[in-house]
Amino acid sequence: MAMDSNTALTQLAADGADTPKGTRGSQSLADRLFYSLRKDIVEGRMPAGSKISEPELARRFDASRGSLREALMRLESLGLLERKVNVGARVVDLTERGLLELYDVREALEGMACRLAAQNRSEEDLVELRQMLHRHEQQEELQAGTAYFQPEGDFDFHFRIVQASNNDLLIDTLCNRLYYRVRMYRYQLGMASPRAHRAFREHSHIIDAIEAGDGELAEILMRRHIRASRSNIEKKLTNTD
Amino acid sequence: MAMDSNTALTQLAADGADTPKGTRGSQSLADRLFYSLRKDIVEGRMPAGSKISEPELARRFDASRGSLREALMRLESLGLLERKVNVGARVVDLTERGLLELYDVREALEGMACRLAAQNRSEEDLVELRQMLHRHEQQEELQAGTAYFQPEGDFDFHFRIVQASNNDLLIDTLCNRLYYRVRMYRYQLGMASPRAHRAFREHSHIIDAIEAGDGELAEILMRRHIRASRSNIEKKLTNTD
DNA sequence: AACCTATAAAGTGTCGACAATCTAGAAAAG
DNA sequence: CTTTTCTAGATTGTCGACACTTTATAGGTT
Repeated sequence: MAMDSNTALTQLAADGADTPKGTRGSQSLADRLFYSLRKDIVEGRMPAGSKISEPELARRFDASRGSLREALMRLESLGLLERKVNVGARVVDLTERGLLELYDVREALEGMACRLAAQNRSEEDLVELRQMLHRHEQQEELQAGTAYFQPEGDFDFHFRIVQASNNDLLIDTLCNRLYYRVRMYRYQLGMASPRAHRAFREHSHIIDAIEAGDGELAEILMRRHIRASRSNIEKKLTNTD
Repeated sequence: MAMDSNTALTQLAADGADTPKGTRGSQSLADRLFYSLRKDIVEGRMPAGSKISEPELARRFDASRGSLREALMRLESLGLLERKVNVGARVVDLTERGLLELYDVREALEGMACRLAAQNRSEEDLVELRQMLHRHEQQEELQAGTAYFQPEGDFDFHFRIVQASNNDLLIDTLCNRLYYRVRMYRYQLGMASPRAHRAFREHSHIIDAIEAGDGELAEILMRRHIRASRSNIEKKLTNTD
């Protein structure tokens, strides 16, 4: 038997299971299954590497196998599931290599996002970024000394930057694809980066560069920021290994 | 009625419809539908922006609606289709903006691919790249003067470089996602880049940098290469506009 | 005891049918 | 004649059932 039977999966859209806001009524059952399962995978309630039985899951969510399969396939193309023909689906397993690969791709894409954001210099994006940074600053002061960003803070930052790039393809690739994998690693390997103050200053400088319209600098800073985070993880991994 | 009834779509896996080699037997009907439809969309036999009727398509391919829907959903997450709940699917339409966005994302990702390829410096990758470049050189001499790369040549190059990056996530993102959109634009807006000799020299220099293990230079050259192609297109578009 | 074979169970792939929803066109009101 | 409402047709979403493949189990053979 592949999965622990008493891991309590999310009720179907009982809580807001990461479902897009304001579209609650107009989504199919397969959609809701997709959102719930995505959350369960990201947050580790479906263990990485575990096999998935379609009939069992369908029963558990009280849905037909067809609708469930639709959700599973969307999860597959999200890169959260792997399916083999006539064999079935399993949750992807988290590997050191996969995590590092993720960092390299993010470095490239988020660097570009910064460059584009700086070229646009949208006023509303800038105020939002500033407000967010201010909130994070207060939080940091609150948790002084020992403090580090809770991962979600760092996440907000990267998310907002990408939005400001105004490139729909870039936004989709990062926010609707890669970030779920990022969060999966964070949740399950539980790596709260201990580089709090530095990260905050880096974020601040990046926003400065964007505000100044200096795309090249913004890109360089973001890439350095991500690469620093990567080295940090890499060190930790080779130690534990 | 949305689609011209006598546009001859590909027979199901009659020709090798872009199906992965060596796996002909072990693929589901939905897989074959997916490959065929992907080819039809990329090559414009299903016009960009046209609506898709599930029953009609299912009849045409002699498959059940369920299997077809599975293929459609995979096409959606490839970004080749857009689906609205209770309304249906339509082929994405090609916009100037979308094309330019594609270039920016490619610049970021393929630049990184070059950097990684240079860091690896795999011997086999290098001989393959050299051989390919040699083939292209001969073709170019053949078609002298008027000559330009047929798009496929340029495509081979970028494809191979990405493979040499040895980053599975990067490879998947580019080769299994973005490149189909690239080819869709090329087929349908029919833009054979007229910058032949220059492109060839640029390719050559990029490979040199990779061979020298100079990741930073390789990245810069690739990004410049792609940005040049982008400006070229941009100029053409604003003229015709 | 180890290994191969055959049978049974479970799981996936595919299909056709029904229910809910949207769309287009006709009928009615202004 | 224009606009609104309602009805009929078509399309999508969902489901349960069947066929085929894979996997696990039991039995026999060397």
